[in-house]
Amino acid sequence: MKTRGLAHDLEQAIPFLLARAGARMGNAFARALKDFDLSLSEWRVCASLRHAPRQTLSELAAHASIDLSALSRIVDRLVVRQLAARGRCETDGRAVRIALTAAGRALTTKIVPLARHYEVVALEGFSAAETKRLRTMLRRLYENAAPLP
Amino acid sequence: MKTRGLAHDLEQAIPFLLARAGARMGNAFARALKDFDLSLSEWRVCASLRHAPRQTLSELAAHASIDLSALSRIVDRLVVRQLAARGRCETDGRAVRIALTAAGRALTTKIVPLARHYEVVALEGFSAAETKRLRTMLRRLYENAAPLP
DNA sequence: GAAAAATACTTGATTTATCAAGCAATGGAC
DNA sequence: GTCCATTGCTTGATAAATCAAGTATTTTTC
Repeated sequence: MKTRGLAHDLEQAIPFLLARAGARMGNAFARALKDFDLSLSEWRVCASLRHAPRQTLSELAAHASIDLSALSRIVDRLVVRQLAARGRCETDGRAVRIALTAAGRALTTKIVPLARHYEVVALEGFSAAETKRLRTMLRRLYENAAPLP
Repeated sequence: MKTRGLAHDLEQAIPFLLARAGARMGNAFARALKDFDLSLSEWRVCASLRHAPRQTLSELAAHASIDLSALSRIVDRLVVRQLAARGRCETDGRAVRIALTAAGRALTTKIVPLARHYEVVALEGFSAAETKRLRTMLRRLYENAAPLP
């Protein structure tokens, strides 16, 4: 007799295991980012902008998976620190284009190896094939959960 | 020539993909929990207590992966709502044992199918073997990231 | 081309999480 | 047994995420 439906062990549930692993990895890296006075979200914004410069706020929100209103304030802070700059969009007066300054780009480039290190440590014991499978699965989960809201 | 070290695409990074999928799944379920006036953390506490009754706060914090101080306040609220109760530990005067009330247990049991549903939807297209591999990988990531702090 | 709807972003307000300090009870050293 | 360090939890203060409304520009509709 299967009693799994009754049990529902939290610690077997994928959403929980996902959140738990994500939180631990995120928190660990966030602590390391404190040396650069950056939050995890700020880092993500920088990383995304470094890879695709001059995004609008909406694009950035989608790419970095950050809420628009939160992002607006994150950019505020990056601008104050002169790591990023706001510029009006040429074709759409409502939109704002965000870009890294030279300082922002330099800082981001400096942190990349650290980010990579944290990823490598977390993936210790994973083969390249496994990592690839994991990446694919995480994308599928993300897609599957899209229509839920 | 491999330029991956230079690129560092955020959207390829495991920590990001993990956080992104986790956030979407978590937020979706959190919205559903609003009908029961429960937060995601509160739900996790209930689910953990249902599976392993009468845990101390520390045990609960470890099992549900919630910070102690946050957990203390979460329990406050569950107690006010009479879903859980605090009781002194028999053997250790410092510790507190938390347990679900009958109402808490009933509410938790009522929500379990919903939690399962959200998990099933997210895992659409996953074979049982894949799900199992994913679970294992998420545990490994969690373990690997432990020494990082 | 004017009115209405939609989009892009910002800002204020509330909730939530995080960090640091504090108190109470226990266990160990002597 | 008495001190001291440790453990278990709570609480106050700060930072961050979230939700709701507001403004400005653009697009759509008629």
